[in-house]
Formats: sequence, C-alpha cells, structure tokens
Amino acid sequence: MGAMDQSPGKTPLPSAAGGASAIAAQLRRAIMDGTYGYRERLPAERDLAQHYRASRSTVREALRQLEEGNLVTRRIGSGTFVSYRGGGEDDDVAERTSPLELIEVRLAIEPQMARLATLHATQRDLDRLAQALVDVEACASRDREIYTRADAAFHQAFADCTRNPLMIGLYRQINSVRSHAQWARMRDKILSPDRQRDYNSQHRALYEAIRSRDTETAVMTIMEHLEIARRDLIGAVRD
Amino acid sequence: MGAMDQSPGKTPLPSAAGGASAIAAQLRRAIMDGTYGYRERLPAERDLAQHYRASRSTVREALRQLEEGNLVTRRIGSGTFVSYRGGGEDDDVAERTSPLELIEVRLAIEPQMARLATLHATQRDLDRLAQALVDVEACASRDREIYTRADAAFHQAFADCTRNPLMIGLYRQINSVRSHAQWARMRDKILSPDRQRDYNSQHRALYEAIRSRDTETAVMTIMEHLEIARRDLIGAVRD
DNA sequence: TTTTAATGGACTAGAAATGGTCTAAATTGG
DNA sequence: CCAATTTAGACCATTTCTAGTCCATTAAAA
Repeated sequence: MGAMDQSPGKTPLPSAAGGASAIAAQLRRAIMDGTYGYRERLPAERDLAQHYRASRSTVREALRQLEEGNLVTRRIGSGTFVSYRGGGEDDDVAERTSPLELIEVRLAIEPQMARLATLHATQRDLDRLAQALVDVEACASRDREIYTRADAAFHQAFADCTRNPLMIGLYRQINSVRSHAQWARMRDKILSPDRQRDYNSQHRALYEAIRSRDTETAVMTIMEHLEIARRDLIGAVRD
Repeated sequence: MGAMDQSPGKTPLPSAAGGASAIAAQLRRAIMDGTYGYRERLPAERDLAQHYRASRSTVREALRQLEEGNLVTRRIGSGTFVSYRGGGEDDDVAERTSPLELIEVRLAIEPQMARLATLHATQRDLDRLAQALVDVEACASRDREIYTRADAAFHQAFADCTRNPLMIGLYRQINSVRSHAQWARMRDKILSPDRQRDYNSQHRALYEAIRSRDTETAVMTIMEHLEIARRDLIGAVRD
C-alpha cells in the first residue's frame, strides 16, 4: 500500500492509524454494512488474526470492544455471532429478491455511483477503497464465501466514495440482501479462479479510474463488470 | 463538501516554510474536516515527523499546540487521540441528505426503473399507477404538502411496476427521506401551480409510455422530469 | 456412543511501539 | 554576532502487540 505517495502537489498523505481499535472499527463497519448479517457467524479469531496480520490477542481485544457495544455475542466452542439488527424488514426483501433482480438493481445505480464517486471521493475514501481492493485480491482463490464478502466490502467502499448519505444507505440495503440469501449455490458455480481474476482486474480498473477522476472509464468499467456478472448468473441458472 | 482541499490558502510552496505552527495548522484542519475522526488515533510522532520531513521535536511542539487547544489527548505508550467532536455523527440518513443529493440518487435509479417497469409491469400495476395519477392530478393547486404526498405515492407506484422487491424497497427508503425534513421550505418555492401542471403532464406521459411498453419514451420522460426538478431546485437554492 | 476437530477463554514472557524527557549540535533570521 | 528554533539523537516509563500454550466447551464425524 505504500506504492502511492506524495507525488502530486501537496497532499502528504497523512495516513491513518492502526491497532485493535482500528480492527474493531473495520468490523463494526462491516456489521453495519450488512457484510455480516444478523445472527451470522464471524470468522474465527485465529482466521481474523491472519487476515488482519495481527495477533490473536489483538483481534480478541477488538472483538471485546464490539461485544461491549452489543454488536456481537461470543459463545465458547461455537463462534462469534452478530447480535446487531440492521433494519428489520430487510429480511423480507432479501427473501423475495432473486439474484437476477439484484443485478438489475445494481446495474441501475452503480454506474451513477461511479459518476458521483469520481466527482466527490476524498483521499480518505480512496485509501479505504484501495484497502478493500487489496483485501479482495488477497483472499482470491480461497474460500468463495470469504471472497464474496470481501467483494461486498469493496463495493460498499465504492458507494462510500459518492459521499452521498442516501446512496450509501441504499447500498447498505443492497449488500444486506446480497449476503442474505440463496447465493451459496450460485457462488460455487460462478466464482471460478478465472472469474475471480477477471473481477479483480475490473475492480482495480475501477479504482484507478476513480482515483484519476476519469468518469467515462469508471462508468464503462462498472457497467462491464456488472454485465459480465449478469451473464455469468444467467449461465449458471441454465445448468 | 470536500470541494476545496489541501493547499490553497496559506502556503504557496512551503515544504519547509512555517515549522511547528504550520504542521499544527495542517493537523488542525485534518481534525476539523473529519480526516481524523473522534477518538481515532493519529499516526505516531515519529511517523508524522517522517511524513512532514521534520524532526520529532517539531512535531511534538505542533501536537503540544493541538493538545493545548483540546483537540487531541496524548497517552503515553498508547498514542495521540482526537478529542474533538466534529458535530457528532448524525445517524439519520434523512437528516444528512440534501435535496440535491436526493435528486442525484433519483436520477441514478429512476431511468432504470422506467426500463424495468415497461418490461415487467402487470395490468394490476398499471391500474394502480393510473389511480395514483388521477390522485395527484386531483389535488393539484391545493395544499402543497398534500401534492407532494400524492406525487410520492405516484412514484412509489411507478417503482412497484418494476416488480423488483429490492427496487421497491429501495424506493421506499428514498421516499421516506423525501418526506422527512428540510423540504417544506423548498416546496413552497418550487411547487407553483405552473410547475405542478408541468409535472402532471410528465407523469401522464410516463404512464402512457409504460402502458404502451415504450421503453425509450419512458426513460426520456423520467429523465426530463428529474432534470427539470433538479434545475428548479438549484434555482430555489439560489434565492 | 466415543472421537475428533474447531472454537472462544485465559494466561505468560518478551518484543515492539508509543509519548515524555533531556542533551548537544546545526540551522535560521535579525 | 546573538537568540530562537530546529534537528538528530539517546534513554525512560508505559502501553500495546506478539507468539505461544493450555483449557473448557461445542459440534460434527466415526
């Protein structure tokens, strides 16, 4: 992540802070986003430690903070579970929304999100997006559920770049639907390592376009990304 | 909001001009504009020194000034933390969404809604849309709050025509923002009887296009509708 | 049922990072 | 030149993080 530095005029890139609290904050965001839904189980402490390149004790401290905030519940021998209710009626919508309908909605709003993102993204937004990008690239070709989650986090960071509170709220709802449902079967059919590579390169292209404020490329990239996802989905349904 | 950023204002070419107070000023601004949020940890003194190409003592002097101004708190062995509340994060999306941001979002999704509506609307949907249409026409030139309510109902019926549960759910969220708050003032400025007539004819055109499955016209109509709404809004903000 | 693997809980000693303090030399501007 | 500031260190006390180990509990497999 140290690749990009203070080349342009005067933004020295003050960078951010780290530690257990930072991990807690990141997980808190993921829970609020719907990346981890209600009553869902979080990855094991040892896995989180590996993912965040931190020790298990540090992750435990972060989880302790979340537990203190009544966002998660921990059960010995079982796991750590989300105890935060994100919206209530979302469950209903999630049940009744098909994968194709989800893609339809995403095709409707994400291109415009790309426009707004190139216009309004701050350096901090870009940093977060870059982090999400390396996260999703890091977990490639491993567990597909983990990949889907990281992908959702990337797109949420993308939504955050618009700096439009309503847009961000809407995308939370979209993500909660996405994580909720009957996708498990689809995932295994679609997310081949090849496809993951394709998606990753599109993610990176999108990030680069937003960073360089290239609206046209950003819009084209995200549309292509979603079109391919839709095509893959239709192909998977056929089988 | 993030329009104006770093450099303009004080120091034209000052990578070294200024010293401790200049660093303090930059950090102060970063804290004020939320680059470093409440209770977040700043980079370590040694890191800040490296980023600003200054010695640690100088950075410490800058931090001392910030501490004096009660912007940060320093804990030995732990770090330097923001103690400034930047106007307390308002979790209510409706409160934080401006009229212009709402229009941005609607411009993003309603055109695609028009496409889906012409494809998927059932006769029952069309009947409901027609009913909403006559309702909004009936209450024209009366109380503007009532008109706004009827207009929202029409657009919700429009959303229902997509038969996409997620899309319908999203639009419900949009409408809830719309009905919320600071719009009362705008309404009175914008919704002149003339404007209401314009809006009504656009509503009817949209209905006709959907009914006759004319996708192109439907999309054009709703885009025009929202463009005019946006223009009116910008005009109203000017006054 | 028993066995096995995985999970969170608890603890430790040591390494690493952090702000606090001090000193002496170098730089800067009047 | 002088005085103030900045720099480049070193060292300290405290806190946090690490890398383990062992345990009790749970859930699923044999």
